[in-house]
Amino acid sequence: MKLSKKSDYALRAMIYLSMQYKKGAIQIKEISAKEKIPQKFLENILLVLRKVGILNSKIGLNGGYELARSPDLITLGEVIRALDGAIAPVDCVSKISYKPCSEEVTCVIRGVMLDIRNAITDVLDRMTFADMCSRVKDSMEKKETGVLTYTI
Amino acid sequence: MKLSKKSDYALRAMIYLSMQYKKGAIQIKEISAKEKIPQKFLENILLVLRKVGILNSKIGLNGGYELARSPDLITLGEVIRALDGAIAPVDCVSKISYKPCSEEVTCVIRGVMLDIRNAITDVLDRMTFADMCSRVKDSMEKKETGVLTYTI
DNA sequence: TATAAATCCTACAAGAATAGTAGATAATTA
DNA sequence: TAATTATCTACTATTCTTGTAGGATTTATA
Repeated sequence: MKLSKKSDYALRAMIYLSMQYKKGAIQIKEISAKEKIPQKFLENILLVLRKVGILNSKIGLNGGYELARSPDLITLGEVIRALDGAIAPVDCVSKISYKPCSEEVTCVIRGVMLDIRNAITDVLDRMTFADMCSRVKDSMEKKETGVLTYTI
Repeated sequence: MKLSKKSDYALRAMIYLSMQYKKGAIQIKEISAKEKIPQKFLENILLVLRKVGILNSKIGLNGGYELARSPDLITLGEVIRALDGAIAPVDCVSKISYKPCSEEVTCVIRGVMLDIRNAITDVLDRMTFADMCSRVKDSMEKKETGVLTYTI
């Protein structure tokens, strides 16, 4: 039940890009430095996100990445699925990599796993990067009043 | 976010043993055959469950395993933690293998992961093997009326 | 048009985790 | 005593994770 490093990095990069939405292309190098993510690894991650249509890219000098849609139209679930595949704990309750188990109809474990899948996707498929930005801004405000420090 | 084969097998074996609670020791060989779990692999799994106090064992002729407590006092969460470790998607929101991340207090990803952890443990730490037995029996009844077949 | 800067793409590699196997030992019962 | 059953440690094969390497391609700008 673990979030992969890949997805973790992807979420951080996505939040970073969401915070800069509509401010032009941001380069891998910048994200990598600011978020302390190995640059070459991040390259692969952003490439995937572009291929599934979450990011747009611009090649060449002053190129970089930007969100393909508004942050409120991209959910954490979409990003995690793009990188790690299914969110469901077992394939027989997965939407995107569904495989029937031997006795699916009556398997009592399946029932529980379905509950868990729904609980997880309830969070991940509702939460957008716009929401994440709000949270970051909340943290930043608290920082100004001396309460907290901000981190993605 | 995957349930390991180990935990899957463990749950099946535990349900099997719960269905036979108070009927004496059940042998690995029987569980392995009925639930189609590699015997040697199951051996290791049941050994772990005994060491954490979920099962009792009896060595020798007519030996075997049985629940150490009533099925309504054992949760799925306890079993999964025994075999796979933490249920939390990241260590900084885990109870049993907690490790702080760099900027824990304000990390906005941590907030989401905490929600997910709570959603998962809400299901797994409430659901007991007595509940699972009820579900199995429900399935069996439906089978008798021709509606369903029963499987763990 | 040359050059530098950026993404694109494929392949590779080390290490860890997963899934399962092997075989000898110890305890118990009949 | 013989058969049976769990105990224990270690090993292995495969897959997944977490990266790294290096060249190809595209673009802006001087």
